[in-house]
Amino acid sequence: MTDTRERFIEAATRAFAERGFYGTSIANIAESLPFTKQALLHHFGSKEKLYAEVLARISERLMANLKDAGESASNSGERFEIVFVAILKASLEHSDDTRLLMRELLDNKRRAESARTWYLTTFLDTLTDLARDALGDGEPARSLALVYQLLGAINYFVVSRPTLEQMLGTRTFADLNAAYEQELRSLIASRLGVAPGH
Amino acid sequence: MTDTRERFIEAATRAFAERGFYGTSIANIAESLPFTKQALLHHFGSKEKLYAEVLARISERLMANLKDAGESASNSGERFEIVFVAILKASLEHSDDTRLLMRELLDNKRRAESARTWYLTTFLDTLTDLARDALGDGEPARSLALVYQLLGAINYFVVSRPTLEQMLGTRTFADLNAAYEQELRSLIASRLGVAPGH
DNA sequence: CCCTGTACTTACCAAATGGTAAGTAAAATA
DNA sequence: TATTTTACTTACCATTTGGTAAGTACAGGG
Repeated sequence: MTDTRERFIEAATRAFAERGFYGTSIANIAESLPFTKQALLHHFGSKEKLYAEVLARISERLMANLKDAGESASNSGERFEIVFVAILKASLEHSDDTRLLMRELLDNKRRAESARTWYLTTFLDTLTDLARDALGDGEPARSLALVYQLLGAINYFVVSRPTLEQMLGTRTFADLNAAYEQELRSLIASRLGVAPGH
Repeated sequence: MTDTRERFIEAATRAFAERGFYGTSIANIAESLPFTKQALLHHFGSKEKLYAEVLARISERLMANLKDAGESASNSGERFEIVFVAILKASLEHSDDTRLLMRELLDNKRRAESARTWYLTTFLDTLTDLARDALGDGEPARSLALVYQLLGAINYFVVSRPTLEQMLGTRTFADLNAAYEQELRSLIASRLGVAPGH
């Protein structure tokens, strides 16, 4: 049944996000399901191949999410803000994906094959184009820098949330969560020199 | 000789930053020096204790760096900008520290003892105070959100640099590097509603 | 009803891991 | 000079790791 594969991929995504590639054993993944690790190996061949499949699913979700956003905007600045708020929401919703991609970014230096970054390239190019339009600035390095700053503002926050919760306490943490989206809008809008969305 | 200890800590910092806690074996660390892993165990007792010591050194450097910055500023907005540019420079210079802290952030959910976050708390409090003054806004959640966005903009960039270099090519990557500090200044200054520093 | 493939399982296994035990040689201390 | 301590080393070791081999049970097709 192909459903078992799916369940393995889901469990693996959670495990790799939580403990990283080396911190996760395939036996560990299998134990969270009613299967042995050999069932896993039967379906995926090796730990690396399972990981690759997990990564492929994540990049699919990432691109699917990007494609939908920004349709309704009436101008480039508005579209820019809408897209990044959409990225924030998606990153929060799929926080496992966000954590895993952050780990991948850290490990990438070592296992840096270009194969792994193609989807990121597309993603970044799309955003950089939006930034160029919104900034009205032809300089690609500046657009890219802005994009990266906002991606950082989003992903770093999402990844830090468990730590922040324990550090700040439930109340302050809730306030921060509530404020973050609007504060991101303010940051974007002021950088573009326009008024932030609602 | 206490110098051996120091060399172990340095080598461990590099290794943990590069491959993470689980991706690094103590034998691996020792091999990069003319010692056996038992020499390492002799000095530190266990892998965990070595890691704790590495982390302690990093937080020392972090706080030392923060203390110096922002002295010369003539107003709260200027000070805010100066401090974050200083953090950018320090994070770039000590990129191993940055990478390792990012990993720690990701792992922290699991090995979350409050002991590990005390230094981050002090660090964040200091910055949030600066943000409150610079924003002229009493709302602590908004100040904290801004601080976190900027820390994200900085750390995510630093951590991504190896990937970005391979993704963008040497030329574009160089342009991005050159633009990043000024772009960070622009982001901060526009958010505060003032002109960016030089 | 046989045959082939699929979805698993139990048995193994070699390598690597963190760590202990028991030394040795030299330096510090008495 | 005798003794203790420090800074290591070589020998081990139990556990965990990713992975292979060789099955078993069953479903579908000829």
